[in-house]
Amino acid sequence: MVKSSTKKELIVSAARKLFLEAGYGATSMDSIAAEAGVSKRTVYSHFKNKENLFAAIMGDMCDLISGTNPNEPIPANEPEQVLKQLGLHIIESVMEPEALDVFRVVLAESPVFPELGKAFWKAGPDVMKGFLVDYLVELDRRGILQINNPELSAFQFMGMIKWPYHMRLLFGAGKPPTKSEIEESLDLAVSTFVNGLKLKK
Amino acid sequence: MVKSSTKKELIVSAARKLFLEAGYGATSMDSIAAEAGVSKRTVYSHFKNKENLFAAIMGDMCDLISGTNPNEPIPANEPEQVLKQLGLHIIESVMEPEALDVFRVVLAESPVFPELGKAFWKAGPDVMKGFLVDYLVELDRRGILQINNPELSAFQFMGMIKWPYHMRLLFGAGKPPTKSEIEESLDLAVSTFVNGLKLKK
DNA sequence: GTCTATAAATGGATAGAC
DNA sequence: GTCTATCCATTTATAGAC
Repeated sequence: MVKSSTKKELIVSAARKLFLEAGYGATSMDSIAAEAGVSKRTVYSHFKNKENLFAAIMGDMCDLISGTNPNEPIPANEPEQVLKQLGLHIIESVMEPEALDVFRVVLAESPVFPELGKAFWKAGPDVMKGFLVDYLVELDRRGILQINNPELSAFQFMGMIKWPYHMRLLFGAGKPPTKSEIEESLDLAVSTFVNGLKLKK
Repeated sequence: MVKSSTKKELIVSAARKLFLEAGYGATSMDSIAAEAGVSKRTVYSHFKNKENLFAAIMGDMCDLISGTNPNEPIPANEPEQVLKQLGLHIIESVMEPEALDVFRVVLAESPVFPELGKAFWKAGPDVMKGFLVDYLVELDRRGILQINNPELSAFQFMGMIKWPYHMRLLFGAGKPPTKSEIEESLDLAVSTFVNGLKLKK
């Protein structure tokens, strides 16, 4: 039996939109109720208070982000191809407008909601790191790269790939990169990384 | 003639502390006046409103960050040494507790204060990028590295160096790295970067 | 410039009816 | 669960005296 939308869903949807747009402090329970088209009392019948509502919403967003990470085994192609493909996923997923909002809002509130900051890290970068670590260890085992510290190399690869455009977008200091700019960035990062870690003689 | 502290200085100092600790929304003009030990009316006699006060304070913080960037000519040592030294400066400066607060607060408010976000980028990462670009171009000219896109390589180097520990600290997902962890990270990043971009045959 | 006092509006949260 | 109406604390900003 299909219901159009429960009140709770309306509230969650409205709260998500407003929290992501304006952050925790600048979003009022009044505005959430208005956006959802319900009374404020109804909001409080579903969520104990503003903090709980925020934590619930943003916790869900972290899980959602986590779900976008790769979960298939890595194909046995050329390392450059695999890394470029992973890199493309990394940069595209963090540049999603909604992902930018989540990043900004979670970071802003992480001193007040420390569990949220940790949840974001664990669901996002940490998952991708684990995935990369497995692959780098395999490349080391196959004698293709020399990976002495897989975790560190994984993080450095991620930083090299995502930091430049991600940060510029977050601070409003540049336009989104074009496809060919992303392409160029990925090619350079992957070749630098692979050549830099190639097994020496 | 040395004055202890003007009221304006007291206000600025109090506002800076509170804004950096709690962000824009969670800091009230009342609390700023109280922290400064002046009346609220005095705050408003020096700053038109809360937005102006915030923009002034945070704009100053951006300039302050800019002032910590290197401005001396780069010594003609081994590239690895120079890059490691620059990398050490990068990572140490972004991990300063006050720099972490500035980063978080500016980013949080950059949708509302877009000029602030751009100012931060221009005073911080952009300055360091320019410095790195000059050096990478020189290394290319000297036939040491092959740098086809200096700006891109500079940003990727910065991302590789700073992203891992910077992000974990911001999200509260890890302890500050020890000296030896920083050392290891810098060594790996620099060697990956230099080997990866060495002039081929 | 600086203070005390207060205006005017908004915030989170609840009472009580249905 | 849901609504209308409201309480009470807090917020930004200003009035007016000194």
